[in-house]
Amino acid sequence: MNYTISDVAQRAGVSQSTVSLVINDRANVSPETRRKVLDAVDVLEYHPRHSARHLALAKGGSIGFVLTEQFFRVSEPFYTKILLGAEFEAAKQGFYTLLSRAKEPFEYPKDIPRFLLDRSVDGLIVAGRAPKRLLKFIKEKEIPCVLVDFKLPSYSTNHVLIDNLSGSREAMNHLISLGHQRIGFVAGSSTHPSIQERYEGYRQVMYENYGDSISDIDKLTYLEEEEASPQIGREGALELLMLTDPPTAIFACNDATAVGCYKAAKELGLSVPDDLAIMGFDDVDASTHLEPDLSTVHIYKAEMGKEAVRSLVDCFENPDQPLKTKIISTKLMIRGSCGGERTPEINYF
Amino acid sequence: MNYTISDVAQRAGVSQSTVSLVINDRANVSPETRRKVLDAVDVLEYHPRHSARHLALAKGGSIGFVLTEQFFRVSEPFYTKILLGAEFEAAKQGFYTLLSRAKEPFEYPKDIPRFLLDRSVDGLIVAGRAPKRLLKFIKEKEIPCVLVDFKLPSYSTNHVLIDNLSGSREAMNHLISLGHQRIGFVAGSSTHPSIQERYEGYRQVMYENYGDSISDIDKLTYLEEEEASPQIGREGALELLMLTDPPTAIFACNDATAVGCYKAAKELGLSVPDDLAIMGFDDVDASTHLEPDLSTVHIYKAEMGKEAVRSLVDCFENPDQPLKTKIISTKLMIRGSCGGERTPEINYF
DNA sequence: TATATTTATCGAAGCGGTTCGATAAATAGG
DNA sequence: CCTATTTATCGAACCGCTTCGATAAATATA
Repeated sequence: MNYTISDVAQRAGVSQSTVSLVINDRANVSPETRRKVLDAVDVLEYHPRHSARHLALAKGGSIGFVLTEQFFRVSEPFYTKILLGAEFEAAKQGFYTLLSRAKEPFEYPKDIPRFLLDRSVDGLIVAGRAPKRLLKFIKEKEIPCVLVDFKLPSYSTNHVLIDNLSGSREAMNHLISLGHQRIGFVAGSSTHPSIQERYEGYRQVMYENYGDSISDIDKLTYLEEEEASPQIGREGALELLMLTDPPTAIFACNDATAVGCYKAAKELGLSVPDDLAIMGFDDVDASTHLEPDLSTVHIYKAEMGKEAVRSLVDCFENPDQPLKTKIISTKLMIRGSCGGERTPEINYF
Repeated sequence: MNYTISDVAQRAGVSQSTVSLVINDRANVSPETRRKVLDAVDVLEYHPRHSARHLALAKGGSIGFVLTEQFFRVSEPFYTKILLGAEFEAAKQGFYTLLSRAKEPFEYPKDIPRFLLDRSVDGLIVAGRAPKRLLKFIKEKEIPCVLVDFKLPSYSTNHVLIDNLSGSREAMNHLISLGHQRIGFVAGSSTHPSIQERYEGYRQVMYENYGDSISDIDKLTYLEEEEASPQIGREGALELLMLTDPPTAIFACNDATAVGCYKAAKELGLSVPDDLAIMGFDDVDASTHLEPDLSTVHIYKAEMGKEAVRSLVDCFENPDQPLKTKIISTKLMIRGSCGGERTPEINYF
């Protein structure tokens, strides 16, 4: 039932080494021998044991995926999509994906993912956020690593990032093309680089269009360090909408926050998009559930996961490669929560 | 940097075997020797290589998690929560979690998850649905397995299931306690056992309360084989609401379907919950984003994942154990989409 | 044709653990 | 005090695979 390489060798009438050569597709095996071996493999339904191979090769075809505990617990279809994209590409390239949580707060060395300690993974993907101490450990051990949707100013490694700035600018320009002048910005997770870039895009476009004429741009901004969420969105939107000169549009830092803006609008009896236009960011599934459905900036989440794996595999195959940062573009999705012609839905994985 | 057991042995001045005995916490090691070894382990930051152990033990502390491709692509916060729960418990028990997709349609033997072929996992969890041919393979190979939220009449194995019937009945009884008489049922995925049980609960309660007086119960039912989704929900709700004697409440087979019911209500100018009460099932995050927020039946998704792992580990430790089916109860969450006193939110992982 | 290369195959060592049986030392039994 | 047991430790085999160096056979070179 459970054959090994020597069973195959025996049945094919050759040595183990030869079988190994054949199944690894190495040179210098006669066609005839190759056929015999392949036949035996077929008949016995032989599959090399992963761990044996791992042990012999001192590396093993597995990739670790680390997500902070926070993102595990909280509603995070966002990072799970990245995970699924990564799994997809990893499988395609013959790698396993091992999942792990990074505790927060992170205690060193207790909370180091076990698969790093026992060398079960050849490299890892860290998504969304990462404890500094963990990153330091990874660097010390020289473990190939890709950070997805996260970076630290002083930490050089491989990255897969969102083109937040362009996405944000595009969304803002759209709002402006619709005639909005007073556009609010509501954000949580204000220390996250992605959020900061989205904010930067907001500011740029505001200044480019209104320069000094909107002197109180800060009044139109609600920035919270706390995790971006519907609660934050609601609070922020309420605050902005109660201004004497309230915004006619709100750009939320992400869809979760935008959900809260809907709630605020509802509470104040404002209709979306007539009284208030709302723009999100992320394009998570929930956005099409809203009424009206949310205009937002689509992020190719699965693609980011795939790119992360590709970067990693690149590192494996070519160890002294330069570090790489890949920036994945976004796509503006115009739906019902602000005016303009609807963007056709995209049906990406 | 990367020490092995013999490094530890050397430093502690003992043999490899002794080190092995110590780190595996076996009997007959003198306290003094144990201390010496443990010290060396500490100093060298030694961690046994996973693959070596795997190879020697012929089993390796990994659990496979299989999700059908469908659930990977489609918005499925539902099964991902189960996955995360499983990962959590697996990590706690010292197991790795390997992720894999089951292709649909499933081609045998091409689409067998690789980790089953190369014996990388000790057992697996299959969630939501599974190709029959894959299940057959699992049985043939006698691989410990737990099915989560899925079962087949003719297939005996371990299960972790939702108490759909009770959940459904409770939801229905709640609607009835609010005075609803004509309650519609809208469902997709009608062949899925969970959906069938929810439907069964619906019918039971309807009959118990109205017996013959509602002779056209089938007219109040919209059942679709296609994947339960907002689209299906919208279509179903529209159909029921256009009846000459339309329902005053709709029980949707899950939250995704309920989302579509909201859309239908909106299109017909009906207000929720005044003109139409809506009840969902699953309690995915989206349900609190809806306006008004959705009354639904909470499923302890992460807990299901955890239970699945516990079942599996049980199988490992005690191979000739009887098969087990665990039924996880649900909890009715009364929110804004139908009347009644709101249930306090639960904040489970 | 004799020698140098190349090609095909094999044996054995090694990857890093676990474990069985052997051995030596310590303890118990009579 | 001597033998029988128990306890602590070790050496070596083994898990299933890869790979290096050796060897034999086939081919090329002179």
